[in-house]
Amino acid sequence: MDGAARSPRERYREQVRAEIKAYGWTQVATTGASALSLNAIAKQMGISGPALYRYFRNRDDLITELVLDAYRDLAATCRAAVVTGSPPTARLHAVAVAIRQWALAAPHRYLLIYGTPVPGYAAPPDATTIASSIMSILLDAFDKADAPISSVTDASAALDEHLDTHRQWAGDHPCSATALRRALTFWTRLHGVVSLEVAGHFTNMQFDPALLYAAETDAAINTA
Amino acid sequence: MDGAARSPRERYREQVRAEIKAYGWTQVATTGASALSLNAIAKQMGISGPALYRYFRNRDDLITELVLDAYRDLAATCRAAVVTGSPPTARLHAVAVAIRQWALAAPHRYLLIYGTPVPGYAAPPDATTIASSIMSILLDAFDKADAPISSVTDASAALDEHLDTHRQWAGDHPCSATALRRALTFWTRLHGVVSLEVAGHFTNMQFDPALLYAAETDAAINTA
DNA sequence: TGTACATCAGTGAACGCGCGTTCACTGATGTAC
DNA sequence: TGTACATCAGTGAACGCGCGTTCACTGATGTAC
Repeated sequence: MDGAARSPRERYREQVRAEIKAYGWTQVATTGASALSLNAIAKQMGISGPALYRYFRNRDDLITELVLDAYRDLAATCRAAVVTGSPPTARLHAVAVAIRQWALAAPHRYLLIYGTPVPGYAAPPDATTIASSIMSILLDAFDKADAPISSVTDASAALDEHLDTHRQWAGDHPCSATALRRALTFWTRLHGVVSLEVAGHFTNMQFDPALLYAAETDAAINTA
Repeated sequence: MDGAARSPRERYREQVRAEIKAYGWTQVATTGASALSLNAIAKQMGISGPALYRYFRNRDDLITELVLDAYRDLAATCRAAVVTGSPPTARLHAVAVAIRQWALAAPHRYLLIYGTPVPGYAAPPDATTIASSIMSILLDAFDKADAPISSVTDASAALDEHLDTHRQWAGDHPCSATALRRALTFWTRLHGVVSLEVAGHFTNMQFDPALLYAAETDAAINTA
């Protein structure tokens, strides 16, 4: 944000906070978020445990920061992937690729958001806001995209109708009911492939998840 | 299995083992699998901690049992859902409904299998076997099902070709490449909706996940 | 039916470890005159 | 430029807690003759 006019002390604070978070991430990766330990982080930094309380109110506070950072990073990645002015389908393809790459680059980061909720920990409201900013990109593209190839099933039509009257989650985005459904479907399908891949459920099957992902992306964009 | 010819001692052992597992499940539900504690289970049972080591070699052993039980239960649920002799699409619909109900009935149980892997814990090989027995049901149905409505995209065709030469995961199931793809897709799409729902990502959006699930089920069965 | 022995469930003490968090403190860094 | 004071990073001790696991043991239950 405002990089200027920060006192040395403030700059130092930010730096240490960042370092704590960095060690926090390696710990989420190795031991899982539910086993994240402030003392362990302190030890890795060559610092006493209580020192961390200068930078984070408590353990939950640190987790919240990590969660929000993950959300922000994903949103930024999606935003960066779309070339403004490019056709809707191209944008959707770009977002799809970006999401998978983001997930595979740091599986634990993806799982911190979309995996098993950390017991006893409630995600902050801000997270929802960021998540819906990602959805905005999808809604926008699908609203401008051509109609899908295949004919819709009865269940799809019923869902369209339902979403039309339950579109509060889409914010004030003006878009067709079909766009709501397609964006939602796009999201759940990509998540289906990615989360299974990231959790290692494909490792013993010999096929290439990238091809499955590509096929699902195409299907979500071009069909029903 | 063989209910007869068990000595009273053996029957008692099984009973206590079952009780330990039951308390284990409530703990997985409340504190998460990674925080499962033998001592806590013992305390709940009104028993000393070390006593549990008569029934399970160690903590990992207990987790393995829970994981396997979950897999076995899901497989049994899927098998029970299909009416033998009924048309393929009916069977697929039945399995889809059964899976979601199974997941919602005990979200933590679903997440123990398909959620974030427990750090430092490797799933036993038996799990893979059971998982592929579930896949068998899908492969069987899709191989006998009618061809999908819509025309396939390029990516789908490429995936078909790839799966045709990488079908080891399907075991010795004789089935078309398209059936491989459709079964796989069916699985990932349902998982996409269910895992997001179970992890609570739909709670702040006001729509009904059941309708989304139904639409996805239909799409996976009838289209591409 | 009774006795001698083997099996096995469960106990309590102990080991070494790590956790989150509080507290009163030292000492360095910045600020105001 | 120098001095007096305020701010704040970091420390070490302490609290109370829980963990997995081992060990030598007691006492009840089953088995063999």
